[in-house]
Amino acid sequence: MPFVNAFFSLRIEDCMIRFPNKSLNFFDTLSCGQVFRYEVVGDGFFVVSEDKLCRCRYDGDEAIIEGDDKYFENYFDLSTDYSRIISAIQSRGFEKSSLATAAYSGVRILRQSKYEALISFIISQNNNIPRIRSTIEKTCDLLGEKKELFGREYSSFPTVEKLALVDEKTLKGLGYGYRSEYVLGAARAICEGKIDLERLDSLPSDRLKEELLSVKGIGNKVADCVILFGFHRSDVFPVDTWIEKLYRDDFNGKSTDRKKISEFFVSAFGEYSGYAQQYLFYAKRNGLF
DNA sequence: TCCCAGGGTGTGG
DNA sequence: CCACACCATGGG
Repeated sequence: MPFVNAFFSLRIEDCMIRFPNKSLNFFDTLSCGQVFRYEVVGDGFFVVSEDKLCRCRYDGDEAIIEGDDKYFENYFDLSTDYSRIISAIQSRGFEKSSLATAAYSGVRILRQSKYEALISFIISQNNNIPRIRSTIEKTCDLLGEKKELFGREYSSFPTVEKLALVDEKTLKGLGYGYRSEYVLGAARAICEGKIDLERLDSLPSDRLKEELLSVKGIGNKVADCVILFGFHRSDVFPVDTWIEKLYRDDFNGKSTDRKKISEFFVSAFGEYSGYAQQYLFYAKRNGLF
């Protein structure tokens, strides 16, 4: 018997999730910069997270996700009502965030693996998205496990044990550049238990951030991204070059101090900061305004 | 060729 | 506390 969640019109049956497509835009959700392991194929999408793959497509007014339904129902955050979040952001009265949420109302914040998000966003520093994706994909192909689903071959994200055992030269060969020592150090810290990501989940965000900042190669922005995308907490506002431009161009901002810019937006959007950041980041990078 | 990319660390003032 | 050099690498 299919499971039916009446309020959200969520239906799960035989490894297939059906969901109203108006509240889930695959393209925007995947390409807005929060995640790197996905590919657009024809009119569908393949997404890989940890050791799992799903296939996404539309069927009329329904969004369809095929794969491990329990895993991907959580991954796509399907039990959260985003219309409430969008209303809250729009009620703050800033023109650009209202425009961004209206244009990209199908963006959802994925519930990603903490470890995978941490490694991925260390790689992201001072880097561009196509290169980040390519570097991560090469890492998975070299160190992950080969798998296949729906006739598509893919590689799982490497275990932390496997990653901690490689040397810097190997990572540099994959395009890490100077980030190789950061990623190795982080993987080894997790492996040795110096950083226990699941245990850190019990800490409030400010204490969690302190712990993340103790890892060499994780600064303010990367820590905020890990907290938002890995720990799924929205009381942070990551500031990168695009947000800095946005702050200056669209919010009459003067400061170039990224910590102050982040504080400005957190005081504006409060517990919805992370969501607001993602809509604004995507809109700015897309040239919406 | 130069600039930029979902920045961070280390050093000198 | 602040400013700034430096860090690899490839896409545009």
